[in-house]
Amino acid sequence: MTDHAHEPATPPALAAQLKARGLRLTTQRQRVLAAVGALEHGTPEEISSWLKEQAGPGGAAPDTSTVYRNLELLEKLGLVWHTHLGKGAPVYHAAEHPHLHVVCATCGRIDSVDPRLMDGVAERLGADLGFTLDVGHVALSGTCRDCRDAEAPEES
Amino acid sequence: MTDHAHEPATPPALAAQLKARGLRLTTQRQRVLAAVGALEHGTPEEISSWLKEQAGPGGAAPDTSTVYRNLELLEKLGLVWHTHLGKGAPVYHAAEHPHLHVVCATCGRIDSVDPRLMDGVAERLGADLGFTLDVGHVALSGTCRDCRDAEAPEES
DNA sequence: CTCGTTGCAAAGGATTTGCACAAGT
DNA sequence: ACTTGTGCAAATCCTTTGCAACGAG
Repeated sequence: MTDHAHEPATPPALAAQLKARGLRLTTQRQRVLAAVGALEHGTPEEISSWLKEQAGPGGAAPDTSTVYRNLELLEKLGLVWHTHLGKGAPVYHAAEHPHLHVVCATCGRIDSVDPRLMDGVAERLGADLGFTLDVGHVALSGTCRDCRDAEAPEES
Repeated sequence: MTDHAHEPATPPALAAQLKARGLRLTTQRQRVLAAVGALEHGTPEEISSWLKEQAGPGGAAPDTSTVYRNLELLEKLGLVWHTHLGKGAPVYHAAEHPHLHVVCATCGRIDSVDPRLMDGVAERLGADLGFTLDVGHVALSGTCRDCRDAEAPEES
């Protein structure tokens, strides 16, 4: 039960997708995918440093460029998705937990919402435009209750 | 009726917002705002080069850094909004024509949709989370009909 | 006049790319 | 063995900043 004590279990989906395309299952790919899952909403940079922490002083972590390359690959494989939440960097999240991102443009707070909220919209877009909505990519921005209260003190 | 033949008419909103904050109405600000409106979906870089074209060989166009600074300002004033449509740079659009962006992740095509499509969702978020949805900021991504057909030839 | 603004140029940060070597199948 | 993937470093791309000169109110 301990082939490689520290390696994350490889999701069947990863191995399958890679094999299907004649690509290779590398330690780095497994780690990047694991990092995306662990961080929930991580930027490439955060993912990269998280991996370095995990590796520890002596351990080896994937190079930053490898992280970028694999993030792009994993997205192509449909295993992760990215969204732009603010100005800076995009955040990646695992595709296995479909959820809608609701981001406060003021404080940056992120809430996850049941994707079903968009079911009606998705149907409508499909019917009207033949457009297939990708709920995992959607980020809804606006102002959260706290920031709204703070910004509009004139209101009552 | 021809104060300055080539200058865009200054939207009352711009002058008003600026005055209210003790800021100044400059030619550059008017031009940047006009460019955002004219380009519909322009990146800062595109806006900048469009302005240079408009200015012609001899004319003066705002510096790139000025474009960035004013884009940020105009957004703060609520006159323009930006959205991230793909990887690279964000696109800006005028706030006067509220519309939802529907972007094909594959071909990059952008469609604009009536924001009312999201009314139900907005209400729901307001009621459940006290979240005020900013429809102008929303970008819905997915796959358009053409790309869908092209990518899934096995279907049917 | 007095400050907000601009232009220029240089600084910065985030991503990407070329290549020789290492690794998966 | 054959080919894909990785690390490293240099190259790019996008944006931001410092500062002296300029211009709107």
